[in-house]
Formats: sequence, C-alpha cells, structure tokens
Amino acid sequence: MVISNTHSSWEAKSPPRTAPPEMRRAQLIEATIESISRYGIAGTTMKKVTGIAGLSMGIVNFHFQNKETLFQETLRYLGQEHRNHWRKGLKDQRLTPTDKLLGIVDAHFHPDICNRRKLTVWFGFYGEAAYRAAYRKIMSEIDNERWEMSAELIDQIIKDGGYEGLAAEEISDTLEGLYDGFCLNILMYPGTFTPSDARERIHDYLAGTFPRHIQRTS
Amino acid sequence: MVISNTHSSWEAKSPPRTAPPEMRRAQLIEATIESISRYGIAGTTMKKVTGIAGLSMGIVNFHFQNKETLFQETLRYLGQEHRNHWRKGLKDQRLTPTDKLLGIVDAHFHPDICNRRKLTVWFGFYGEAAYRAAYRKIMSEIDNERWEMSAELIDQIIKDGGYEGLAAEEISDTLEGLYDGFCLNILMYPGTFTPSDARERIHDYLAGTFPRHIQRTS
Amino acid sequence: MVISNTHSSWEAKSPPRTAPPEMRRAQLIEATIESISRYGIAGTTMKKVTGIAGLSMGIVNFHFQNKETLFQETLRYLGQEHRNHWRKGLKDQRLTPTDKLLGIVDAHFHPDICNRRKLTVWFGFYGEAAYRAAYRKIMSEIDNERWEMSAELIDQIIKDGGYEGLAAEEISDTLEGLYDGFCLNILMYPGTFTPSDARERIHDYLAGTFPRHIQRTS
Amino acid sequence: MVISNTHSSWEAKSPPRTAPPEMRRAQLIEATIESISRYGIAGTTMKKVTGIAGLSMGIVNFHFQNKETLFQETLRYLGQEHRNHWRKGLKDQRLTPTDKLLGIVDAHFHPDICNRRKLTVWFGFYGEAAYRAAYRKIMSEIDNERWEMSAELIDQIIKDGGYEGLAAEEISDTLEGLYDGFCLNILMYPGTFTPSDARERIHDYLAGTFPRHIQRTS
DNA sequence: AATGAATGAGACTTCATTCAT
DNA sequence: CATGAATGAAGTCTCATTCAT
Repeated sequence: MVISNTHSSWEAKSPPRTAPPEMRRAQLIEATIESISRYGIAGTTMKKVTGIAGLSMGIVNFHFQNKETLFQETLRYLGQEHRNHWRKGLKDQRLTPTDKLLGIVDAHFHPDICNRRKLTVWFGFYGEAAYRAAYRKIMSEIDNERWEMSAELIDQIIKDGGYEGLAAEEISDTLEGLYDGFCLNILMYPGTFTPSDARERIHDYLAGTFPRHIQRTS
Repeated sequence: MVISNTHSSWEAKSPPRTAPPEMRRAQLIEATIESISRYGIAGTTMKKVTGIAGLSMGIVNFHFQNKETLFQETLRYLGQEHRNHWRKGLKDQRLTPTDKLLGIVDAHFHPDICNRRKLTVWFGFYGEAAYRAAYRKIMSEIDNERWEMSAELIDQIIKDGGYEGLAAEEISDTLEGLYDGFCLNILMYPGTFTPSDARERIHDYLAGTFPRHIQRTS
Repeated sequence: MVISNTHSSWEAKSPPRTAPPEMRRAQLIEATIESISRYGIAGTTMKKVTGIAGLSMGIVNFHFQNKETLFQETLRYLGQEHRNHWRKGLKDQRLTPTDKLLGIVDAHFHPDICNRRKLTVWFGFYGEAAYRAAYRKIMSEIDNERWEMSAELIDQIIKDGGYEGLAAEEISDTLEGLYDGFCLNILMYPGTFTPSDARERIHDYLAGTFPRHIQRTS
Repeated sequence: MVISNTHSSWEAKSPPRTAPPEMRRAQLIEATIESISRYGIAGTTMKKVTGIAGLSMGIVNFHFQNKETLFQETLRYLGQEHRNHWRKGLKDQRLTPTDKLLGIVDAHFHPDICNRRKLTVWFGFYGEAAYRAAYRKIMSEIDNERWEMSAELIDQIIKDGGYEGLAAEEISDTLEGLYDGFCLNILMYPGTFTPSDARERIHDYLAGTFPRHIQRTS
C-alpha cells in the first residue's frame, strides 16, 4: 500500500531517453523520496528506487557515487525545498517582523512540506542521523540558518515591542522544538493531530509570549 | 534486574548458563538497545545483538519469535521504562497538580531517559513507525496514557487557578510536542541544546501559561 | 493440517514418567512416522518428533544415536509391521498355495498398511533410498523375503496346475512392481485410485495368468 | 538446447556471460536434476545447484522466484521431457494401435528416461508429493494425458480385436502401476532388476491380455 | 532417565555494486 | 549514456546435537 500523499504521487514517467544529467539526478532523488516514504530507509533498495524512476538498476551508480551519496543528496534536496518555502515570505519589504515570523511558522505546516510522505522521509533520516554525522551535518546547516533568522526576527519584536526579560534565542529554541515535535505527532497520530492544530498551538504560544503583537487563534 | 544506566556501554557479561527466561529476554533486549544506539535499526543485526549480549547467534530465535518481535519487545520495554519514570512522582498525595505536572515534565529529561543512547533508539523507532503500524500502536498506548494524565492535571490547574479560556487538551498537545521536539534537538545538536535547556524552556512555557502557579526559570 | 489416517491418529499421550526403554523407542518411532506423514522426511525435525511424542527434545539422542539412526529404525519398524501382516496368512496348513498367494496380495492393501499416513512415509523413504545405501539395504531385506516366498508359492501353482512356460520369478517380479506402483497411484490420486482397485487389478492379473485357479473379480 | 544424456555427470560448463534467460533457466534446472540425483531433494541446496551449474549463489533467485519454484519448474521440465518421449511414436499414421501402445510402454524404459539419475529425481519428487499438492498437480497433468491416450488405444484394440469383457480403463490403470512399480524396483535393485526386465514383463502382461495381438517375449 | 536452554554451522534469500554489451 | 545479468557478502532463521541441571 502506498502512503497517500497530499499533492502528488510519483509514478514512473518514462522520461526522454537521453535526459540532461541534472534531470536524471532529480528524477532519482524524487524516486528515493517516494521509496523511503513507502518502504522506509532500510526498506529502500536500489531496485525499488530505479523501479519507481522507471530506469534500470545500474544507473544510480552512474549518476551518484553509491547509495549513501544518493541518500545524502536526497536529504540535501529536501532541506533545500524546505528552505525555499520558509524564505519565500521574507522578501516582502512591507512585512513586519511579526508577519515574517508567523510566515516561517506557517511554512512548516504547508501541505507541500508537512504531509505524510515527506514527514516519513524526514523522520527516516532523523532516525539515522543519531549515529551518522554526515546526516547531522546536512541537517544542522539547514536548521541553523532558520534558527538564526527566527532569532533575529524575535529579537526585533522583543526590542520594538518592549518585551523585556525575554531571550530571543530561547524562544527560537522553543519554536524549533515545537516544529519538530508537532511534525512527529502529526506523523504518528494522523487522525488526531493535524497540521492546522500544530499551527494553531504555535500561534497560541507566540500569542502568549507576544500578547500585544499576536492574537490567540480562538 | 540488571539494566538501565545512563552512560555505561554494554559489554558481554557472561551470565549463568541457565538463567531464568525472563532474564535472558531482558539481557537480549538490553543488547538490542545498545546495538540500535550504536548502529541504528537498519544496522542492527542478530549477530551484533548476540555479540553484545555475549551469547550465540541462534538464541534470539529461541527466546523471541523473530527479529521483528525482538524489536517490538524492545520498544515496549523502553516505553515501560519511560512510564515508570513519569509515574513515580504522581503517587505522593501531598503534591499539588502543578508539582505533579512539573514532575512529568522533568521525568522526560531525567538522565536515565534522556541520554544519547536511549534517544537514538527512540528516534530509530520513530523513523520506522511512520510505515509500521505495529510500532505506532505500541507508541500510542504509551503516549495516550501520559497525555491524558497531563490533560487531567492541567484541567485541575485551570479550574483551581481560574485560568479561564485555556483548553487543557491543547496545552497537553503542546507539551507532547515540546517533549519530542526538544529530545530530537538534544539528539541532533548535543553540545548546543541540552536536557536542562529543554526542561527550562518547558518550565518557561508553563510559567507563561500559568503565571500565578509556575515561575520562570531565570 | 493433518493428513487423515485410516485407523489411528497419533497424539502426545503422556506416558509413564519412567517407561521401559523399549517403550520409549517405540513411542519415538511412532512419533517419527506421524511426523514424516505430516511434514515429510525433510520437514521432520527432532523438535516435531519429540513434540508429537510429548517428550523433550534431548531425549532422542539418548535412546537413539542420532536422527539418522532414528530414521533407519523407523524404516525397519515399518518393514517389520508389513512383514507381520503378509506372514499372518501363511501359517494355516489348510490353505492352498493359491490362497496363500492371494493372502500376500491382500495384505498389501490392508487398511493398516495401505493408508495415506503409512504410504507417505514409505515413499518418503523411497525418495531417500535412491542415494542412501543404508535405506536400500533395509528395504531389500524386507522385499527379498517376500519375493522369495511369493516365487515359491507361484512355482507350486505352476507345477501343480500345469501352467507350463511360465517363470515364477518373472511373475513374482511383476507382483512386486504392481504392489509398489499401485501404492504410488493410491497415494498420488486418492479419490481416483483406491486400495480396492489395486487389489482387484492384481487379482485380475493373476486370474489371467492362472485361469484355472483364480477367477476374475467381475 | 543443451541437455539430456543417459550417463554423463554434469559439470560446470562456463556458458557465455550473457546468455539468453531461457538458457540460464535450463542450465539451472539441469543442475538441479543433477544435484537431486546426487544428494536427494533434502540434500539439494542452492549452493550445490549453483556450484554444479558453475554460477554464483545469488543467481537462482534472479531467474526463479525461490527454491520452491525452481523445484516445481524442474519437475515440470522432467514431465515435459517424458511426454516428448512417449508422444514421439504416436504420430506415425501407419502404426497400429498395438504398435502405438507398445511404443508408449517402451518409451518409459528408454535410457534417456529410465536411468538412475532421472529415476532418483522422480522418486525424490514422489516422496515430497504426498504432502505437497503443488507437486501432485504437476504430476497428475503429466499422468492423466498419458493414461487417457493409453486407454483410448487399448479401447481400440479391445473393439477391433474382439476382446470382450475387458475394460480399457482397468488395463490402463494396471499399466500405470507397472510403470511406476518397475521403475522403483529398477532404482532400488539396480543389478537385479533392469529396464529390459521391466519392458519384458509388461509385454508379457499385455501378451497375456491380448494374445492374438501381442506375443510373449520368450 | 529426562529436560530444554544453548550452541553454531549452514540454509535460503536479499541486495549494492560491477561490467559486458 | 544506459541496461540488467551476474556476483558474492551478509542477513535472518532453522535445527541437530550437547550438556548442566
């Protein structure tokens, strides 16, 4: 059975015989994501990946050094995708720091990011990351940038809003925890805890922290 | 029972030839935890488990139906251990609901529970749980009980303390998210984010929510 | 599922704690027959045998040298049982050679001998015998005696009945072939070919050969 | 196709690296036959089969689903080979039904079919067939066709030859029994009972049954 | 005599990687 | 560039046999 996906389901879409290398790589990475979401990291084999991609077994070792490299590239790809999402809302010069912060929060629970398929893959990698420095390194780069951006915005809110006694770093830490923890709960208890719930709980937390800037959801 | 320590590494400790079955099972489960913490779920083989336990390869299939069963029993064992911890502080009749709630929070970050070794195993299982109902079932039983207990205590605090407008379930959800998310951050960024940090951030969150009952940490 | 047996089904019948060795041996041999009939020779393990016998695993190596010895003893036991059957009808001095010969024929298709359970075991051993001299030796002793006895009786019939030109040895060979071949067909095509069919076809063959002594069945 | 010889022993014959799939399959099936004839069904391992074929262990699971499938394909292959033999003599329009029937009989004892190597494999499978429906099914298809063809020819002989009172089905049953029983005796008592003996005994049986059409052998 | 936990070799199977085509 | 048959190491599990109790 295929774990349902919010937006798309990956099929073998016979691509042009001679595709540019970058396209082949993306195609294989997407297939890897699909395979991990279906069968887990341990259950993902080169045969399954290439089968999903509609390509032949031997091709991975041509475009990637080996399975390990493919996995690391996949993780990087996911991180990039995530980054693109939360950075989208920061460019608009007319937004206040509060708007921007809530934009980052909301990006985490956007259907493109926060769906069973992707979450399964993320937590698959987290499971491995504990004892694989290579994965942790990739993840930390992703997380650090976002943590710093959040801390900066929070700092502005604190200063502009007169919220003395609050530490931006601590709040940024708490946000990071909430993102990850809520995603795990969304993944574990699909019917019970939803992305909307998560988003609302974080808004409420921020409303409690910055009552003059953010309103409770209900 | 042998078992449980924060920092030690498990070695082959030749036990009596004919040990009671329950002891052998515990011994093998402990070795499984050790192996998963070292090599991950996918990297844990029967050979490694029995090697760590100082026993012969064939013995696992004698005491457990198969590898899958061993893993599920290991997860259950961890859950039990966790449960024992957070339930410890609830029995004392003299404690207030606030004390009890903070007891549950603190239990999550006790060194017996919240150490690299155990967290690695927990997130190893989370990584698999996404596509394995059997794991999710075991986890949900563990989590549900704690969530309900927390919600009940929070409800008492809300009612006794006159915190109108707050929903106990929502706060319990947020706590669950914080536990998991902070544990993941402790695991991913060992030097950067510690169990004490996690504990303090949660206390602060609760202090913000119940200002007349709980004090900020700093 | 248990292949049904005509006369008895072997169960673990807890025998006296301290039974005479011969009884234990018979008990284990019977259990071996039952196991082979259920699971085949390859599928018969010491655990299954001792389980059926209601005894502990280690006991076989006490009463028999090893698995191989147990199997050979089982084959011998079956041969003995078979021999007892066909020799029963030979003792009566009043019977004619023809009666005795037909008695041997009929003995082969007696329900105690010619049932799915026993036939499965016999053909299990035949399958192994092809490349195991030890089994062939045991079988040949069983078969030789019967072949000789038949040849002798046939010789008497030929001489007494004036059937010139017939060779007793050839007819005895044909009978042996018919016994085995029909048993195999009974085993392979249970609903289609029955022990009665087999018996009748052999009677018909003998009626064709000794028309003045034996009548066709229909 | 390679294949089929009476006495040779199968050796590793390094075939072209990239052989057509059907050739590899045949190669592995031949190796399986060789292995079963040497070590029996239970003693046949993937290692032995691939060793005889001169290939690597993993290849069987590439060309066949698993060991069981390989065995079933091997049985089917043997059945096909057998069928090809007895059908050879039926095509010639000038042959009488008697000739054709004797052709079928003789086909059973042709050196390509009735040699120790092949008989060992056949009786290996018979030994398993008792408790394996899959084998019985394959065998019954093989046997049925031949039984029906024989019965038809016998019926013609009966009608054309005026042998009233005989039942073609019964005679066909007896022939089937004789084939199998004699083959078993050839296998069990190599020096004592030979394919020629078997052939002669069946001719004699048929001579006794159809005296105006078939002559005794001696 | 009897038990059954323990051992360890070996079976089947999977799978990352290679390489001739 | 691409294919997919082939390799062989390694994983899980089974099981005959041993031996302390």
